[in-house]
Order: sequence, then C-alpha cells, then structure tokens
Amino acid sequence: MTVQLGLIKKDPSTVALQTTCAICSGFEMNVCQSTLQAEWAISGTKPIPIQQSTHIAPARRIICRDGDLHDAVPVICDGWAASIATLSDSSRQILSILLPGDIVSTALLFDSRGQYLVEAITDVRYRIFRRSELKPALFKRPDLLENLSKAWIEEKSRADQLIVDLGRRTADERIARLILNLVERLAKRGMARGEPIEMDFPLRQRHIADATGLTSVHVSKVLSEFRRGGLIKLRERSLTILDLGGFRRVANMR
Amino acid sequence: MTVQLGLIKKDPSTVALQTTCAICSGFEMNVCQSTLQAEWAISGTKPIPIQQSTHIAPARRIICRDGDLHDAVPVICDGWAASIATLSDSSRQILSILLPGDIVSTALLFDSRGQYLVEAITDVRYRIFRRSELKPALFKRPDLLENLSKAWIEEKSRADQLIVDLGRRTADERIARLILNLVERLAKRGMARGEPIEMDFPLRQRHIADATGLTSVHVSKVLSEFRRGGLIKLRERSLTILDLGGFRRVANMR
DNA sequence: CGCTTCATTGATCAATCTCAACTCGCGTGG
DNA sequence: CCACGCGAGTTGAGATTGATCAATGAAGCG
Repeated sequence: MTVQLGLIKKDPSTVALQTTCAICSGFEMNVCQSTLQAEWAISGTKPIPIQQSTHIAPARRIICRDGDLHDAVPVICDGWAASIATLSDSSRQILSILLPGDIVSTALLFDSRGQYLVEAITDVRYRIFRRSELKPALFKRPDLLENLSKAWIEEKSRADQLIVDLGRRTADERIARLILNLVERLAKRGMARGEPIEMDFPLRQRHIADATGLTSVHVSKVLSEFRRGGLIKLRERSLTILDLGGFRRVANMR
Repeated sequence: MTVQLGLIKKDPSTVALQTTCAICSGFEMNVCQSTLQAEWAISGTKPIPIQQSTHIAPARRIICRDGDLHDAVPVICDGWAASIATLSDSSRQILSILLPGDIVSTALLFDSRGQYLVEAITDVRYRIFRRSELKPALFKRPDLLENLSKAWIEEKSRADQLIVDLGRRTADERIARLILNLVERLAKRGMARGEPIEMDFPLRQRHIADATGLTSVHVSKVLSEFRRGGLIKLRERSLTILDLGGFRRVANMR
C-alpha cells in the first residue's frame, strides 16, 4: 500500500488505528499514514508520500531478523515486542522491549546493521516503512528530524540505563527496575491506570530473565519474594503495583 | 576562540593537531577547525564558523558532569577518557571508553540530558563545541548529518554489545572482549602496531572493572590467568596480544 | 485431549564478591 | 634525603549470589 498525499480509504478498524496512531505520533516519527493525514488537515502542510505496509504477527513469531532489514524500518502499532540478541549457545539478551508507538531502532533509519532480531511478545500489529524513502524525507524536514532526535536520545538513555543495571545491580533491583520502567512507559501511553496502578503485563518470566540477564528460575524466585512482600500482584498477564513506595525502594536502593 | 571561515593562526602545536585531527575527521563530525580549514582548501566549500575551545585535563580529572553540558559538546582530541555513571553507593559503571576522535556522546548534539560524567584516564586534550551552533549547522549540511548518523550507529551498536556482554557473558569473556574491542578501535586509528600486536594501554584495573561490571580484585585474578596462559603481556601501561587466536577464543566462546 | 511451554520449589554447585593482608612505586612534605 | 601516605596490584580465605539440575503441577494451544 502506498500513501499519496494522505488519501486513504477508510476501513473498519479506523477507530483502533486512530487510537494507537495518536500514541505513536506522540512518541515517534510522525510519518505514519494516519498522522500525516491529520497533520495535513491541521497545518495545510503537504504530507510526504511514504510507502508503508501494515502487518500482523502472532505472539512468539519473529517479526524480522538481520536479513529482513535491508530497506525496512518497522514501527510497532499495537502489542508488545522485543529486540533480542542471540548468542552462539542460544542464550538470549533482550536489548529493548518495544511498546506501541516504538520504532524498532532509530539507527535503522540510517543503516541496516542489526545483529539482533525482533520477536513478538503478544500478537503485534506493526508497519514497515522503507528507509530509502524515509531517510530523504527526514533530511528535508527539520521538524521530523527533531522528533527523531528525541526518540534517539530516549533510546540511548534507556540503553545506558540498562548497562548500569546489568553491570552494577542485584537481581532484585534489575527486575524491579525493569517493571518500573515499563510502568512508566505504559503510563505515558495511557496503558496503565488506577490506584493502585494496574496494567496488562504480557511478559513471561522468560522475557524478564532475558531482559535482566538472569535465569527464569531465579526470576520466579524473586517474583515470589516480591509477592510475599506485598509489593506487587502479578497473575493472568496482569500486574498491580500494591506498594509503589516499597517497590521503588527495592528498585533504587544500594 | 572563535573560528571564522577557517582563518586560523598557526601555533607551535600545529603538527600534533594535524595528526590527531586527521584521525578525528575520519571518525567523527568534521567540524573541527583544522578539518574545516582543510575541507575548505580542497572543496572550496565555505566552512561553517563554529565556536570551539581547546582544553587540557590531567589524568583522573573530571572533564565534565551533568551541569557542564548545557551548551557544550566535547570531543576528545588526544588521550583516553571514559563516560561513567555513578550510583548512590559510589560504585561506577563505565558506559564508554573514549579514544581520540570520539565525540563524548552523539546524543549531546541534540540535548544535554546526561546522567553521567566524563573523566580523563590519561592526560587528555579535548575541544568543546557549542551545541547551539553545531546543531543548526548539522541541519543545514546533509553531509555532516550523514557523518553524524555513522557515529551514532557505531555508538549504539557498541552500547548494545556491552548490554549483551554484561547480561550474558562470564568475567573472562567480558574482559577479553573489552580488550579486543579496544585493540580494534586503536588499530583503526593507527594506534596499535606490530606482530604480535602491541599498543599503549593506560587503563588501570579499576577502569577495566568499572567497564565490565566486575571488581578490580577479580579483574586482577583474570588478567593473571590470561598472562599465565600466555595470551597477553600487560605491564607498564603497555599491552601485547601474544596469542591472538587463543585470546579471541576466550572472548567469543559459549 | 495430548503436548508443549510456563511456573514453582528444593538441593547443590560455581562464579564472583568481600575482606584482609601485603607489596610496590610514586609523589610530597618535613 | 627520608618518611609517609596513597593508589595500584596481588593473593588467599570465606561468604554470597545466582546458576544449574531435577521433579512436579498448571496453563496454554493446536
């Protein structure tokens, strides 16, 4: 599907699209079809025609690996995914958990050197843009570039944070911080509500282990510990932070 | 000191400047005064006047911390430095070891949110550019932007690599990989020569520990192990890789 | 409904940390 | 010139964290 000047047919899922694309434009590149359309209506600026395609992947499916990224820049519209580095002994390290509105990696806008793969955690809807079109558009539009730089700083800052966590923190801290970071990111997207805070939490303990550099056995023990301490409730893919103060203390202390 | 149209007075250290700036322009932003001058001569393109100042810091001195970065983008001209995150218990994690030609962080070109400090490892000569001038220049010059994107991809890829190392590798592997990464980066700069490969290596074991998420006590033991195994020679701030194949094997295995 | 993946728990093991003592080289101030 | 203190490095003993192995039950999925 190619988008020209924002002229798009409505389809039955319009409402859902608008919801998630509203999230998306707040966080990322403003290049999505719906966004461009809206922008055109508001500002009168002529949107740049960017070829894009929408895809759906079921949970646990690989969305893309090295070879797939020659000209593709994927953006998560809906669902959770993870970018994962795999080692020769088949152990895995999650580099980043991708939430709706996240571009898989800002570096992909410029080059395709990715030593990792992207895997769906839940069912995922995502779009693929073509770098060969997106990149020139960026260079022409300082406002898009400004958005990009924000996404990039955010991405790098999270990577640095992860380095510190993996290098210098205990299992308890790593897990608590992973969860709190996700809570924060979800809250920004309106995906965490209530008092006490509550949200969908589709991560398996395997994912938590892969993200924190631990084994899933140990993750299970630590989570049980958290539950016993009345800090969180976590079951049936749903998470409640029962004692935010206490949990924060576990996450930051040392 | 402000550079206007590449008109600069020669000074006694011109030769040294040219040497390191040749390295620098190969790796980073091409905004340095010497580079701009040379570029002007070659291409006839009018260099952009960028205000910049040269500084010197002795080993172990902090080059900048959070607050210093409001409008400053430092680039290492000469010597080794490290960007370091410090935790509340005063333990430290090195995010990146900075070699001549490295910009401290490409994210600094867009924003000053840095939760870390930059510390000189050896005596360091560095330049500070002003973001308020550099950033607009970037947006006007696609070629500079292209250079920037390369530096950024490189930076992010190294960060991702470090995440995997800290999350999934043993002490031996982490240390060997740190050293091999440095060897590679130094070689690109012409700072590692010979057969077997030999180079200046000013890192203290403390730095290695801070970079690999280990304690310096354990680093000492692992290095002794490497020495006993005839893999490396490391003394008096000088490193020789005696058995490159064997050392690579230690670094990559699992 | 049968199979795979996920989660829990206990026992044991291994990697790394912590603590401590000692050496060495270096720079500083008396 | 010497004494001193400090940071860096080495080494050993013992403590701790988290990994590995194994067994079991529950949950998700075709």
